[in-house]
Formats: sequence, structure tokens, C-alpha cells
Amino acid sequence: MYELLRAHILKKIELTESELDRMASYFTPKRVLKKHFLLQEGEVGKYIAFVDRGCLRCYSVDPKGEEHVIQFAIEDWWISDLQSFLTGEWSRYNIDALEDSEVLVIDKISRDSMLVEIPKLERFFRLLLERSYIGTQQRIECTLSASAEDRYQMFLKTFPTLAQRVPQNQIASYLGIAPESLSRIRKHIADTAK
Amino acid sequence: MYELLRAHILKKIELTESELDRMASYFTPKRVLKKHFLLQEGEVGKYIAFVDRGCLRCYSVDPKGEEHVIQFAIEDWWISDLQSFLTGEWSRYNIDALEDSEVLVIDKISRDSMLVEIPKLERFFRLLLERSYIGTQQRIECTLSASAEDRYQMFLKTFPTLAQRVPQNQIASYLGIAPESLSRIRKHIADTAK
DNA sequence: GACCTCTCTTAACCCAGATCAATCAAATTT
DNA sequence: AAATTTGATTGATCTGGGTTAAGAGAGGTC
Repeated sequence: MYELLRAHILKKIELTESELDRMASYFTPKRVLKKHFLLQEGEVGKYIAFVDRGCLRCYSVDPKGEEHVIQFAIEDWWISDLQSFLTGEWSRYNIDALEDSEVLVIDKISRDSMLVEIPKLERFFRLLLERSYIGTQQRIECTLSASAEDRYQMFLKTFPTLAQRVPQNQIASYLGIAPESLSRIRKHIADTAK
Repeated sequence: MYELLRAHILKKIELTESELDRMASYFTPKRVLKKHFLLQEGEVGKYIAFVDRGCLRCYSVDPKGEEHVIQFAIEDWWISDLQSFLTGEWSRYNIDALEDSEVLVIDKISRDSMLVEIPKLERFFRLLLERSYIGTQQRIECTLSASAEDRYQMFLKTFPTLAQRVPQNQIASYLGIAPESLSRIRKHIADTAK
């Protein structure tokens, strides 16, 4: 089950077979069933997880008890509370599975050792972060400048697969709109199309 | 004028004097006067800039002609259109100076050479990106869960210096609210306080 | 000192999207 | 298969913040 991870890394940097093997040996497979947690608010985010199969989300719960989806992750994506992972602070986020999932996790000590043993991976993680950073920045731009309907349209375009797999109310939460509003927006799009 | 940059890097990684010198030699000082541009929409973002003195902003202009501030940068911060810089695509952003500023810029070819010559800097940029990514993710969480007033309060807390230096309408744009609304919010805060 | 230009404030009105409430459909559980 | 839970839809109503418009300081510039 390390095949996807190996391929994922080779897309960004070059590693020898033996480096790939040593890299893989730092990761531990973990099964996360639907509605089970990989991380709960108040814990320390021990792991960074690579999704081998399934779908997870990272979300916060505000004082009113409302959930807000920070991030989704399906196959070939990473998910974690990076802040908690890096600083050792308690997490303000929850990460749970929207489908039965299998992930490969690595803890901080292992990752640090791995980066020392295989310094080429520094580059991999820099590239990965560059992409992630660009993604979040685009999401910010989007919320600053576009209407709820436009944001939904962009979501469909950017993440067509996710849009199929994830419940509508979760997408609404990710976009920062009420589920009822998303329902109306979808109706409006459907009406306009025909 | 490389002192601030040297100190900035030493805060995250260890470099020898000679490595610091070689690092600094890759950067070029550049003066950007108030209202002048470091990058304009449609150009390719050639540089990553480290702010030595002054204050700049990165913003997009939407189809209605409205500006949306993506990022501010003052002394000891970095500013760029990372997407354009990395991919070579045309930028959708503008970067201009809100005050007369001095920055240290590095282009892509130089940065790549620098990273090859001083691989320890891979780590520096990874750490820098980790912080930036965490920051943007927190900003997203904030827009998803907090009211305009709460977002402004958090801004004041997180960036007390910026709040002093930057015009109110720019802060409003950064927070995704109309300048008139921010004015009302400030009045409300003042009224509540006394 | 008169004249711009920018930024901020205030007030009246408006609207996109939230909230509340009821219903329906489709999974899950028992 | 009946009962329960979960997610989606629809309608009615409300509201935070947008929009428009007008005026007021505060620098700059001639």
C-alpha cells in the first residue's frame, strides 16, 4: 500500500529505489473508519497523514458549536494540523473520516529523522508546501472577491471529484455558506442551465 | 542593508559567516517608492522580495474593478506572487508600496542556484513556508467562523503594528469588508469600550 | 492661502445570504 | 420492514454588512 506514496513523491523529486524504501519505512499504515477521528481538538497533532484510500476532513468547531471545514483530503493528498504538529501546541481542529479510509502516518520525530537521512525530501516538503500555500491563498482571494454562487462554481471546477464524493452540507461549510443557501444556489444553477 | 536578512535567516537555521555572505550575494537591493509597483498583473512575478524597510501590499483586482488585499508585508517579512514565481505563469496580482520601501529581491534562477550551493536554505524556505501556510489557514478559519467585527479584533491582536501603519480602507479590503463597514465597526468598538 | 486629493465618517436604504421551520428522501439501525 | 438518523429541499422572514451619497479633516501642492 506504499505504491501511491512512492509514485506521489516521484512526481516531485527523484529518489532511488533504496531511498524510496527507507522513506516508506518511516510511515505507518493506519485505518480510519467513517466518523472516526484521526485527531481531536485538545490533543496534539502527532501525525502528518497521506491518504492512500478514502476521504477525510479537517474542521474547527466555533463557540456556537458550528463546524467549519478547513480542508478535505482524498487519495494522494495530505492532511494534518500542521500548526499543532510543528509547535506541539494543542490542536484547535478535528480530523475525521467521511469514508472508511486508509492513511500512512508519520510522526514528528520520524519525519525529522527521515529528513536528516534523506535530505532530498526537504525539497519534496518545500514543494508540497509551496503548492498548499498557493492553494490557500487562492481560496482567500476567492472568499474576498466572489459571491457564494461563484465560489461554488469555482469549487466544482477545481475539485470535480470531491464535489461528487462529499455531502453537500460539508461543501457548504467549506465554502462558508449555509447548507440551505447552497441548496438554493444549486437550484438556481440548474434552472439557469436549461 | 543585509543585516536584517542575515538576522532573519539565523532565527530559523544556522549558517556560517561565509555562507551568509554567499547567500546575501544572491540578493539585489531595490527601492520601491510609495505607489510604485514591484509587480503588475499580467507580468511574470520574477522576484521574491524580503522587506528591509517600508510596507508593501499584494492585491488582486476583480472584474468590477474592486481591489482585494491578499497580503501585507513590512520589515522582516517576505512578499511575492509565489504562484507566478514558481510556475512562470502571468500574475493575477499586483504588488505595490504603501510607503517608500527598500527590499532585497532574488529571482528564480538565483534562488535555485542558491539552494543548490547552500542546501541548508532548503530547510529555511520549508520553515518559512510552513509558517506562511499556517497563517493563511488561520485566516481562512477566521473568515469562515467569525463576524466582521471579530475578524477586525483578531487582526488588531495579530498585527498591532500593521494596524497602526496601514490605511483603514486597506485593512477593510484585507478583511473582506467595505471601508464604511469598518468605520462603523470601529465606532461600535469605541462606544462599547466606554 | 486657496485648491486638490485621500481617507474617514455618518446616514438612509437595500440585498445576499442567514435563520427558522416544515417536509421529504435516503441511508442505517434494530 | 419499521424506526431512526442524516442530508437535501423549500418557503417565510430577518439581518449583517453592502451600496450610495454627502460631508469633514488632513496633508500636499501650486
